[in-house]
Amino acid sequence: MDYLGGRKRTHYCGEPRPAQIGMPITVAGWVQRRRDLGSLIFVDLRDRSGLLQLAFDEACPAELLEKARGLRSEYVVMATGVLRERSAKNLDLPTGEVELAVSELLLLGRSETPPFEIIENCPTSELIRLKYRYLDLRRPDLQRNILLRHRIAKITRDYFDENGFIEIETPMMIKSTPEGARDYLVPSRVHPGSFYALPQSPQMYKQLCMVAGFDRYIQLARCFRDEDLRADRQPEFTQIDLEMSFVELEDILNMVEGFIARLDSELALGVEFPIPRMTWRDALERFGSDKPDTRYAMELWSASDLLGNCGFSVFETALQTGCVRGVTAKGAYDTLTRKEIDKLTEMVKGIGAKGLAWARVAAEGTIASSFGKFISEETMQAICARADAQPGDVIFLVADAKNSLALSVLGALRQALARKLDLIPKGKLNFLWITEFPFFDWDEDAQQFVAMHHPFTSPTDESMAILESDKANVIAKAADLTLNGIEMSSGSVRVTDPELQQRIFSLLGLTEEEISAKFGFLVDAFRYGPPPHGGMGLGLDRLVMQLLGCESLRDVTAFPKVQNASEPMTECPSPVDAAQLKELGLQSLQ
RNA sequence: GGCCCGGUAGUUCAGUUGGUUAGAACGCCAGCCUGUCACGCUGGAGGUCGACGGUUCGAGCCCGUUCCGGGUCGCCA
Repeated sequence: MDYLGGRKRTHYCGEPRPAQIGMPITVAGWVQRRRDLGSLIFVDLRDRSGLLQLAFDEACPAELLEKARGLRSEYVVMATGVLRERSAKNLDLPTGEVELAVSELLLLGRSETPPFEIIENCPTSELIRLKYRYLDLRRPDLQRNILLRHRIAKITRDYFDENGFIEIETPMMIKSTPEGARDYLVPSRVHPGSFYALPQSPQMYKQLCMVAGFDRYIQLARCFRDEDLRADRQPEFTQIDLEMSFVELEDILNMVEGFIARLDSELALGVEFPIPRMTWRDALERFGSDKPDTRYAMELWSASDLLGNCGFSVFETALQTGCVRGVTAKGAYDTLTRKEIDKLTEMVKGIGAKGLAWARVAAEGTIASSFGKFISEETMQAICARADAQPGDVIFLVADAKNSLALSVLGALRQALARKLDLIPKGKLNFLWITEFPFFDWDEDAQQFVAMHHPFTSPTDESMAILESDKANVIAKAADLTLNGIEMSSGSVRVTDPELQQRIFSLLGLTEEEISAKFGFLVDAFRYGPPPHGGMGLGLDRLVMQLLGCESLRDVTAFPKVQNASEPMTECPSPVDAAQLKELGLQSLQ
């Protein structure tokens, strides 16, 4: 093994071009591949910038040639020599017109044969790659993703700094407030039996920063939620967290939209501005989702008004309190065979639908359906007219006594159809603001109204009068930003009036004790001159994932967790020593 | 916690109706090779078929349990 001995790298591997031919150059990196032709050896050297071919030939001393022959994949070397033009060029490589005629080679690190090749689009299973994440991260795709993530973080800090925001670090060890997601808990040694929680978001601290007069706050905040994982959900994630004083919802949306515009111009994303807006109610009725993917149309329609006395009891029963709605799969006749429709039926039943009514319109116009025999010919024609069903189309209807269930089922069906029919255009970035969120959400299990956003969200000025009398129609000063059908951001104007806050707490059924135990410090703080304020949190990981077109957060997170919330590389979480537990007063866990 | 899919060489996979010594490609090791760039040629090593149990004369294959991974529902104010 050699030592640097004062030698310095002069270039990254991906940099040399014909302009530098004749220059002495020193590069350092990992051996991508060795091609040994006998008395002529080529080595592709890789660093984060790309590849450079090192050449060893008859001009080299025998020892140098032997040293090059001993190189293996992923050995770490530093090579010095003169850059020269290649006699055989490789135009697939940015550095393919030049090569380094090596005169000195330092072996700086050996490597065992890696468990998988360090190449783009590596076919190796994710579990093995995650066990050797430090090798996985050497691959060009992940290097690119992590680099873009850095750029986005940099742009974020620049943009908000230029707009007067101050980056403030809020604590990672905080009070547990079992609202919403499950907390990760950290036992206290000094206070046996007491626990810190890791923050699900810095929500209350950033509001206290407003009370403190910092006026505009930003943080790339690490957040933790002890809930089950998904492709777009990790137990720890990063949020672009911001809060502003003396603003209304519109100001917050504009600030965030300006941020998206900045990303768009710096990264050439091709986003359309202004970002379209849609009310929550429209989103649900037209797309069956509060985060609709608007990259394709296929809007839902209602057949409720056509089926009042249709004679089919399934529809009529549903209509007593609910609805019958549908979606049309244009030109899907050949794709959606009976077998495929059966699969879709299973899918919708899995998410709570009672069933799935369908009709297939053949090329010659004849209709085969699951419900035609129960209704009149005219009614069927009316449905087809409503559905805009042409020959070659397939329509689906969902009837349910609960409006919201019929809508969410159709929303899921719409997505499944779009994937199956390949309707989702690649490379498109459809941002969408969802506005006019309801303030309350009806909790079936608890049989009571709960805060849809969080209990510090302000109702709109117009809603104040109906706060107690008409909860279902109270609108919040809240909005979400969605991107391609994924929730990207959520924000609101907060309640700062103690009287209003008390009203909301009591509407949510929170007792005096609960309030003071959970957020007494915030309520206290609001007694001392809280400025009107509001803010948002944007999921940085999800944003990077969508901008790169990745399928999973694991592709944009340096060291992610797998589905059971463990990390294959370090094998955490792991048991701890009895002595550690004892110190924490947790012997009973052994 | 529910449902669906998967686990065979270092890696990606094949493996017929349950039947001799479980195969291929890439990678790895050795030798040869002066313009390669997925170098080429020759030879070689490499297997707890995720684990345990059962059925059987015989299990990679069938049955049960379990572990691990992926997706999803619940859950995620």
